[in-house]
Amino acid sequence: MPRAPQRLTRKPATPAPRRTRPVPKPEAMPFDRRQQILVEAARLFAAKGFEATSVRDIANATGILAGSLYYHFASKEELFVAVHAAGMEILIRTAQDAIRDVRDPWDRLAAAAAAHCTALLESSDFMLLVVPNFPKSIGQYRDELIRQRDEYEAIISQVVAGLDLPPTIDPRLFRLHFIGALNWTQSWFRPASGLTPAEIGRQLVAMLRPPTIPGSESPSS
Amino acid sequence: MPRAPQRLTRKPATPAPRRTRPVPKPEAMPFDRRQQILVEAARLFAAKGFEATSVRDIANATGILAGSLYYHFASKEELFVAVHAAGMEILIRTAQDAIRDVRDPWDRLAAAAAAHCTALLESSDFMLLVVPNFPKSIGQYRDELIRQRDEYEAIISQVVAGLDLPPTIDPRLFRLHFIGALNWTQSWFRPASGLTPAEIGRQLVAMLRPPTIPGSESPSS
DNA sequence: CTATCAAACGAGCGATTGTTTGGCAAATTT
DNA sequence: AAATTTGCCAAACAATCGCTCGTTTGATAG
Repeated sequence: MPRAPQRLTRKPATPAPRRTRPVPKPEAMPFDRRQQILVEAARLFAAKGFEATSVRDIANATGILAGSLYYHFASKEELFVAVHAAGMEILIRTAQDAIRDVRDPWDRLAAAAAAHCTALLESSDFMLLVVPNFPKSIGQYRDELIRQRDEYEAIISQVVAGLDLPPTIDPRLFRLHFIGALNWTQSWFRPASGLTPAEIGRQLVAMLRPPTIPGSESPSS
Repeated sequence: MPRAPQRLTRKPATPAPRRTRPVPKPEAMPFDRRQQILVEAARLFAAKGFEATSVRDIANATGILAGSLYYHFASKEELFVAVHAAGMEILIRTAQDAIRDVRDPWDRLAAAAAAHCTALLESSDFMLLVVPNFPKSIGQYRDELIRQRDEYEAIISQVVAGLDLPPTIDPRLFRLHFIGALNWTQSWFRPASGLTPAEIGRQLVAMLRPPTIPGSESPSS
């Protein structure tokens, strides 16, 4: 049951059946409403877009009323920024973990591509990349969003810089097209297609990687 | 004067007979209101997104009142579909023109890429590709939109099929990543960057094309 | 002159939008 | 036990949404 509006307030006058942990250990994430709102908002933003999703939709999916959202978030826009930040955090962490132990430049790129696709397609609700230049009404938070993206793209830039590209290829354009192809997967990927996200990412690198020349195999580290 | 709400109402000397009746003097292109609405709608959809653009915005930019839009278009959604169709038409025509006289398979791909980028970035208002899975509210028109896209992608499919790809590369994935990288350019391209759209497209093909082997230089078939 | 028609106006409909406010029970702190 | 904070409800708010509809204007055809 994906949608379970649990309204555990106001009602229990005296009865024993407690829905929550009787003693919510302060450490143990006492049924974090804020997180729950974030998840539902992400799902709806991804499914319908920012503008088409109303705060009542989000509240309803969470099991609370619209006005109650404003206890946790100052505005709908701030909620969007929070979802975006969570997504970028996943993306950055996944990518860094993936390339940490890989030495060969092209293998690093392949690892990064696989990680990018995996995060993008398996946590897709949080990956609001494809909201093109994001909702125009986002206004004041725009710079913050761009900063979050740049932080990730810097990682890819560094991996690309390690490649030994022919002089005819502009590394910047290489990175832009590389990330572009990966990001676009979100608009055509279907889980049932038999291809895993990681395979899709690695295949892209296979297209870009220069063919191994029979004469020279593994020249050096 | 970029935005000139020209309210020359009551004025249409030859009132653009969109539907029926008399012979529409084809000579003077009599200030087609429908076309004008289409252009303004495209600009606003591209700038702010479908949901964030109100019919009053569009009417205002055109120099008429909101209600008057409904003489030309049955609904806001139908207007969106019309803009999308116009964009796809541009894209299809541009691509077909570009590859018509090119024989070499990789050169054909380069020509298609250059054409795609040019159409995408220079008529960008009409290219509503990046509206992710388009507005969910589009509902009943969804199939029509998909059909319009598939018609274009079929052209690229045919060009890709002409390539002599290594057996490790799936042509379908090649096409998806290829189109993905091209479509994504819309989210980072800035006209002042010194790169032309055509160059950006050709550079992508340069990254994908296998390096010319010094020994064999003859273009077979 | 009269009838018809395209094209727009202008008012307003009901519904929905994001947000604010006041209050209240439960949980926590003092 | 008292005081305070937390988390939410319930109701409203002004603004805006897509859209409808009766009316009016100017042009053209018979």
